[in-house]
Amino acid sequence: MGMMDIGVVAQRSGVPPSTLRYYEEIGLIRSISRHGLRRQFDADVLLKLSLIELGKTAGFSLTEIAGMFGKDGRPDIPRDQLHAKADDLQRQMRDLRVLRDALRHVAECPAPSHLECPTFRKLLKAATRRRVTRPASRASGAKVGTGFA
Amino acid sequence: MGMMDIGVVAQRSGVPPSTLRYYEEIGLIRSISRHGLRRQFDADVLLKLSLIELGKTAGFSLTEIAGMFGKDGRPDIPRDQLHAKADDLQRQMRDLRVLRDALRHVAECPAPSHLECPTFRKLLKAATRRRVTRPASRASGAKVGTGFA
DNA sequence: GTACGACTTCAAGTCGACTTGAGGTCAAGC
DNA sequence: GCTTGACCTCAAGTCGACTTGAAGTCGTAC
Repeated sequence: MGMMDIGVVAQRSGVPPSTLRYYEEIGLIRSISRHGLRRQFDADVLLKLSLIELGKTAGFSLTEIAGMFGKDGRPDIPRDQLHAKADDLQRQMRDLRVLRDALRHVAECPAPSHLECPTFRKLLKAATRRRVTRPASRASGAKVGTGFA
Repeated sequence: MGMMDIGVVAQRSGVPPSTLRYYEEIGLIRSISRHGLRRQFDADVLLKLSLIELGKTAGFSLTEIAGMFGKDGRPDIPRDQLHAKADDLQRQMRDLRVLRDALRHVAECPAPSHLECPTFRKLLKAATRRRVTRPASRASGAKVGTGFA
């Protein structure tokens, strides 16, 4: 069925072949066979790639992403950790909301320096109390995992 | 008034001195004077730093952040670009929501491989149509800006 | 008045995530 | 049956964002 040449995958996903090779090298995705030398991918790789993109925009490292939807689509990490990550995302969404508001404020407020505008300061202050600071992954070399879905 | 030693800033903000020096080097923050050799910062730097943290979790590069709240707190970039960034954030929040739901689903759904679970696929498919792919900044060397607030 | 500890500079190193380049292979079209 | 172009491998390079290390400078406490 869905056997796609790497070039096709690249074109459809927008992810360059070099990156696809890199992702395969670190175990994030897997090519299913070869046609001559050319890697062939299952159509599912496209879904996997959007998952990866999603994870990246959320600020996760490739290593973390690999963990979340690890070998054969089942996560490497326990339920509660997954929920914890989901909670992280929730918090991050709140930060994003603050930043969005700050940006809109900056675009509209005529104050000379925004750090002096009380509205702006209040905006930030609200975001400032309750700083949690994400642990920042840890996990040195490449070779992220082995399998996938 | 609020003159703080770099060590105090580091301790209160959670940002290490080396990073503060780095930020100053690239023009993201500015020390106001010296006490002997030691940098002294205005208390406002703390607010600036939370702004930077916020921007970072939102996935902006330091260069972009410098642009948004540029020299002396006034943005370097025009209103409509700021609004465009705000719209980016809006989109990103949507992505985050999808990822959060995906994570929660993965944590609960008993399906053997999630890429085969129709619910999961539907979740992703929804996020997949309408891929916009952020331009990814561009701006090589260090030396981000000059002033700040 | 000297020891200490926290700062200083500057160059170099690290880490993640890729990209680039040289040199090679191969299937398809002519 | 040969050319072509898209792929291949592997090593090295790049970029952003810091961190680390060596060697030095200060103000404060004793």
